[in-house]
Amino acid sequence: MPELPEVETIVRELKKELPAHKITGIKNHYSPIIKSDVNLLKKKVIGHKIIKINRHGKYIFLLIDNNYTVVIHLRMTGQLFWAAKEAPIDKHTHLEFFFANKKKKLLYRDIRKFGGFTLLTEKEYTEYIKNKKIAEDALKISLPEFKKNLCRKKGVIKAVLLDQSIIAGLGNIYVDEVLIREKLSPHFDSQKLTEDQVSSLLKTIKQVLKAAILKKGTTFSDYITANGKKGEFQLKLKAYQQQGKPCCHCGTLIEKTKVAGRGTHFCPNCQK
DNA sequence: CTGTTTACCTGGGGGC
DNA sequence: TGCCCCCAGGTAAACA
Repeated sequence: MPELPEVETIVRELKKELPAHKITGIKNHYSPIIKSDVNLLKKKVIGHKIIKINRHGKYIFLLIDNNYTVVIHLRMTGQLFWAAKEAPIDKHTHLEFFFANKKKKLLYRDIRKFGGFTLLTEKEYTEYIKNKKIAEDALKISLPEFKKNLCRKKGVIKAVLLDQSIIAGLGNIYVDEVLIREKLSPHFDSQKLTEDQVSSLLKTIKQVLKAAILKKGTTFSDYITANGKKGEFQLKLKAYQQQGKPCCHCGTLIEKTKVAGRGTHFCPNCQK
């Protein structure tokens, strides 16, 4: 499940070689992946270069040299990676991008087809994040802003941290990893956090995300980097998918339950 | 307006 | 071997 560290890893790798080459062609094999008019997107992208690549939360923005932007969201099983130009594709590969003077093509593969590409004008791009009510990115958000956003929403902390309008970039894996490190129960009432707890929570969020980026993300099932490699943060997980294993802090067995409709992994002793 | 549920999809695993 | 059902979880839309 691509969350902030996985998307950041892909963006960092794309930045290395994507902007240098003009896009010469796009093949689409499953149109619903493109949320905008397919022909318009092709028209605005083919023959142009990507001049900048941005990430906000789990969204990727490709800024084109004609002031248009392509926004990409990988959702659950989306993959964006390089392959040899002549390599055969499988039934889950929905888009192929070809480039001038490049022996590789960029593929979009997505088993569950939840992800998507959207073409935005310059004006739509500046409004996009605001319209979707997406908060500041988890790596950039300040403590005062995080506090302010937390005040807006009541509920169990697990659900609040998954809400992209409170903090952008966390998903199910990293919320569980943050909560076990903070020794906070996923059921904890977010309105009852003290000032010190909120401050510590934000510090841990940033620290866990940065540590995961250094390991190129967590590969549990589908995620791969743009260079086709698996992440390595799954070796550092303390809670997610660790049910039945001893808590690294107290030895109590990690349990799995459901909170806010999500599979939730926690230490019943540390996170009361 | 708020919180909850469902839809979007496919593959994998358990039960029988 | 195969069929059925449930589960995985990010987001939008429908719902209560």
